[in-house]
Amino acid sequence: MQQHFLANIFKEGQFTAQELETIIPRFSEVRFEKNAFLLAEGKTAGNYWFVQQGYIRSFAIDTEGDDISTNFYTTGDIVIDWTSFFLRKPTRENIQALTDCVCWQLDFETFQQLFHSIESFREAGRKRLVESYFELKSHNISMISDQAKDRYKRLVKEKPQIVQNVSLKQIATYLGITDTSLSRIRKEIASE
Amino acid sequence: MQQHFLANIFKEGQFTAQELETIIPRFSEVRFEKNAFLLAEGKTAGNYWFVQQGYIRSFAIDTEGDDISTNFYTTGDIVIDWTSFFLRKPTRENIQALTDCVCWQLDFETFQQLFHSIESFREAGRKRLVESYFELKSHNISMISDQAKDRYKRLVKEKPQIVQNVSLKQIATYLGITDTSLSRIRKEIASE
DNA sequence: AATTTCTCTTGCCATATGGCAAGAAACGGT
DNA sequence: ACCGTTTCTTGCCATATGGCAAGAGAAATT
Repeated sequence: MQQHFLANIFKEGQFTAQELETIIPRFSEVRFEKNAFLLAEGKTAGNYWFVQQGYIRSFAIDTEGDDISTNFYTTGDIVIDWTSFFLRKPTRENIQALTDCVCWQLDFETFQQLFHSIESFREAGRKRLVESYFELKSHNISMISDQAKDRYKRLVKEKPQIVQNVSLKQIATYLGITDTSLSRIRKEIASE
Repeated sequence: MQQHFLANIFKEGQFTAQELETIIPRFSEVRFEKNAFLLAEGKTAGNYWFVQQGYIRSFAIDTEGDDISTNFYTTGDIVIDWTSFFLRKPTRENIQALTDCVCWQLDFETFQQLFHSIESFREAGRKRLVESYFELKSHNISMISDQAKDRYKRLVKEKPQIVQNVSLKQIATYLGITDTSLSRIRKEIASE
């Protein structure tokens, strides 16, 4: 159990060995090919995943039909549409593999069972949701108070692997700018 | 119990009468004078509140020292710093009464007790958090894909009471623009 | 009622970022 | 290795929004 990939996610200290043996086997390994959709607009999320390998992007389609990246995920991250998964309603977002991926999947029913029966599992789940909330809020404040160049620099610092593995256009929409502008920003930074 | 203000918040259907009798008395009524701080930057949130009467604003101070409204609250809303309350860490935000307010308060310890002992309480709490997450994400996407004028129109539509009771400057920072620009936007809309 | 303070409006000009289009470069499939 | 597609860069100009400052108006304080 200790060498299972998920043992890095559900760490001892937060869980007893016995709890780990209850929790970990409930996940199943799933592989996604590059460009495969983990979730598509209009569907209700029935699962969530932990990424063992690969890169994933979530995005929404705005009123003009342009897509806007809402998040990027890689090894160790939880991939979940919180709203659709918990409110049991169709999502407005898409989640797509940017590369071939290996993930560990849990379905809603199994989640509920674990959530209501294991206190430490609830605490850990709540913590993850709150951390996502915090990240989203930080991004939001940054969108308001920082210039595009600073937002990009911050992303490079906080998620360097993302910047190296995701296309310029997809990063640009995440930062709320056009690909053209991001290209210019990169050029400026390069010459600093 | 049915005529208690909180009976509108914790509705039957989600809770048994017995659960309501356990939950509701754990809240205590608190009054805040205009301009009082419910939470100040650097403190760790020990409580959260439901607003019975009045207007409240949360805001963060950005790197240049300007304040940015992050949310507004009024009758029926939950006022909580999710991150500080659940992760037990100092907040970067401030929460301040815009008018005299009447609220119902619950502290962290009591919350934990209810959360871990009453399934429906956990479900309701998780639902609130996820709804906040959704609202924040919608605001985020709107910041990226809509023009300032549209963001303002949307706010007017979704929270008309806020627009009527909060100063132009505070609304402007929430929308990510300056008070000058919002003033011009209002003028344009008025002449449409 | 007078005074101070805060909020809102308006003008002038500055700047960050967008839109479009063309070419260059990188990538992917056969 | 080749061709077609996608991604990235760059130029030119347009536009949304910001910065500053002055005045008008509203609200709070004495």
